[in-house]
Amino acid sequence: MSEPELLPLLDSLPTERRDAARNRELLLDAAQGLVERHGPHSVTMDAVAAAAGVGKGTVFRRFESREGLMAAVLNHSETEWQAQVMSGAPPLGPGADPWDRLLAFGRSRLETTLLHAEMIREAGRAGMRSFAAYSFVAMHTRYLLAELGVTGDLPILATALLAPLEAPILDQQVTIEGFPLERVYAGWVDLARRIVGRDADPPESF
Amino acid sequence: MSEPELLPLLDSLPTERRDAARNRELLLDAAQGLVERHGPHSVTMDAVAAAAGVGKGTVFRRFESREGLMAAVLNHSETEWQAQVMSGAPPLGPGADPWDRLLAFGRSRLETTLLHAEMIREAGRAGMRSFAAYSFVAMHTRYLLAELGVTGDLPILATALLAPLEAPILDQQVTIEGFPLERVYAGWVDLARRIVGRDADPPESF
DNA sequence: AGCCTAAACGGACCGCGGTCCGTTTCGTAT
DNA sequence: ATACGAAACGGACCGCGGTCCGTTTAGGCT
Repeated sequence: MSEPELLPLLDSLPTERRDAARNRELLLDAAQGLVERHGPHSVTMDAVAAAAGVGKGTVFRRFESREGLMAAVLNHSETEWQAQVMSGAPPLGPGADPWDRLLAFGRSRLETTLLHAEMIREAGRAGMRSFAAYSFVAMHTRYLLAELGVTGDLPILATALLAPLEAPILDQQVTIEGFPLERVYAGWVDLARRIVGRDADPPESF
Repeated sequence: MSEPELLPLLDSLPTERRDAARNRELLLDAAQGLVERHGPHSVTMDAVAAAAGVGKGTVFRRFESREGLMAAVLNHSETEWQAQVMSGAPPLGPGADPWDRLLAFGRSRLETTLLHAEMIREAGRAGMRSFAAYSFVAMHTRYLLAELGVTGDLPILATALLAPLEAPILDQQVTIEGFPLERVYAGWVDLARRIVGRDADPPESF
């Protein structure tokens, strides 16, 4: 008999060999561990290979480059964060009204980005989060803007609203210019207000 | 006699030795030449040292790091651009009304950044232009916003307006997402409009 | 169980960024 | 002109990211 797949294609087709999958896990754990214990800059490819007990070549085959590895580690926390947005408690999650969700979203994004700033920077180009990750925040922002009745070129407008929350700009403001976090956030809220077109804070319903 | 300075402190005090100054010139020219002839990625520290006919150590003493060297090369064009803004022809230079100047400013910034995108990226952290360079655009933007009667936290607002024109964000939009340049620019104008508070295009005076 | 091939493995090897330190040069004071 | 200290020089050296290729292994087929 030749039934090549008993379970109807559940996993991605060019199925990953068992040892490969195992090593991917080992490497990711090793990398994460190094980050937590000694900071991102301590994550050298040799170190993570040694910590995982595999050869250096394997690290590169799995993750392309050091930046790729960093991005993969980031992806972990990013995924958890996405879950909070899509199905967590309001106001970040669904349920609150769009404006409150937008504010919570900005706040959370600000803090998360700052928290991972170092790793994002070390992930270099891929560190603006893998394209998929960026797509998610962009999409969610477009959705909230649409919900708030904003008209215009939403993809571009969403990018403009997100830009000040990206790591390099935040870095500039907080680390280099020394602006306090609350001021940066307040500024972002003001920006959102201007983009959405709310005139000052709403008088809180009735 | 001990008059240590005949000309009353004209130059920066810890005066640069003649050979040092000469080598700085040689190195900058060499680097610029390499960039023009073979692109930024061809600029290796050994190559630029060899091209300038000096030792590798000298390159590092003058420019700290590869990123520093890149930033120095960038600084050249940046300075010329600043001159255009401060004393060039309108609408970029002084003379036009603030709104037109702001539009010209954004347009010019967009094009310049895109032109040097590769080098900016390779200049890494220092590539958001040396702090001095960033200060200039930030200051000019604040000035124009103030001139346009915008109130609020101008430093933060200026950053927000400039952020979508920074290299990483532009890169994302143009190179990765493939948005045409004109669309990105139009989006930026719309952003400016919302921040400044103009309702649609002004009816062109009377 | 034994075979066979595609895939994964691992570590020697290379180039480049960055450091270090013994040597040379500049500029001044005599 | 000479001497001398500070500053600049240059290139050997090191660690790390990334590649290459000969060897090993997973896992389907008979």
